[in-house]
Amino acid sequence: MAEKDQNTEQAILQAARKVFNQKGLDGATVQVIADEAGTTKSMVNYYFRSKEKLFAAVFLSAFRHFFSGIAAFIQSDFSLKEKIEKIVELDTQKLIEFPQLPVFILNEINRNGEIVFAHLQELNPGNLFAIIDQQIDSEVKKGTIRKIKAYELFMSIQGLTIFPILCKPLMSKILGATELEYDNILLERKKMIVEMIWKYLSV
Amino acid sequence: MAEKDQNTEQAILQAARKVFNQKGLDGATVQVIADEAGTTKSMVNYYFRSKEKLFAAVFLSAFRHFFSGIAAFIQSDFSLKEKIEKIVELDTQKLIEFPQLPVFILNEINRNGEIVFAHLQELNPGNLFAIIDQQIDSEVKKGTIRKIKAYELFMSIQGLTIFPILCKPLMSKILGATELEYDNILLERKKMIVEMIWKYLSV
DNA sequence: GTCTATACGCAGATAGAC
DNA sequence: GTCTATCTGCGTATAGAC
Repeated sequence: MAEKDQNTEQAILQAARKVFNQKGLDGATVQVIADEAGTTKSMVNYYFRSKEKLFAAVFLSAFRHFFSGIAAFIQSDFSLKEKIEKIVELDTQKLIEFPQLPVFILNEINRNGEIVFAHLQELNPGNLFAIIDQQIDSEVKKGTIRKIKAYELFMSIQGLTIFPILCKPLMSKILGATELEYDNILLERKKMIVEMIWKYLSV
Repeated sequence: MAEKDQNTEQAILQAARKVFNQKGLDGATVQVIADEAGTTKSMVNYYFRSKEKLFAAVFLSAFRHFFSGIAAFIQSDFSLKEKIEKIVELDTQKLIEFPQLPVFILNEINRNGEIVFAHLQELNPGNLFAIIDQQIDSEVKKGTIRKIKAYELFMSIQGLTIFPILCKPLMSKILGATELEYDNILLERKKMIVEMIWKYLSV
């Protein structure tokens, strides 16, 4: 029954996404994933052979999901300022939808780096930075902005947008903010982030 | 032998710090901690009763270690700009020394939040924000800076300084930078961060 | 206080019936 | 393809000898 296979396999993938996001590679167990998917440990191993293989599948899809949109904007022919705005916009939207994504990704980058590195090349990050560097250069020559390295710009934008999500559990507690209120804070920040970055760049 | 006790207990603590930092609560095992400390699983459980208890001890000390310095500066009578500079300075220094600290802390905040919340009050973060809010207000009245919430300022500073450490394994790979070169990038960023923040605040 | 031995459970993974 | 049963190993934790 090819249809049932699809369903079970997809159910496992979906469950794995959820559990790995919440617990990480080490904290998650095949048992919990199976329960969440409404099936058994055997089935998980039948479809994915091992916990690590399942994890790799989930992680790569999450990684791509987050960065593919950004990569597309970088390669587009928007102006530098438009790209910054679009990236902050897209980031914020994705982060509100999947708040666990950054901890998940950053945790695995730091703890099980090999898995990430092995598949990093497909995004060709060096090339993306080169594109931005070129765009910065041409703006600098026009005298509109100051010189900055693309990776510095990238880390600044991502730091400003992602960090508030990373400390969300803590900050919402401190501020006494509900889920919705905190998401609003994130939405409000968008303007501030773009302005902060752009004001710095402006000569 | 009280002296030997001290040594073994301290050795376990030190080993636990190292292993928990690298592997997190879930990824670490008592066996590995014991090996690292040059003792046995039994001894770890003898001194700390359980892995969770040991973790709580390690985590709290790390958490305090990172934030106590910042808290001190916030409560000092430096000007707002000086405080920003000092905090960026202190952060960067601590991050270079203990690059695993942020992943460790942020990961546990998101995965095992209760442990963090239970002991959060001792830092009295609400009060720290209040101090900054007050200082901002007085500057705003003088017309030197624009209005901003203390927590927004805090998240921006921390995001700009901490994020580059979080993606260090990835970025150093992309940039082809050695440990030392990457640390230099972090040091160079200090000026940029302060300027970015301050330029945004300036009216 | 320190070690060895061991209890006990659950992890991931496989075999084999249906 | 799905399930039950089971293997093997390692996890935390404890008991008891020295």
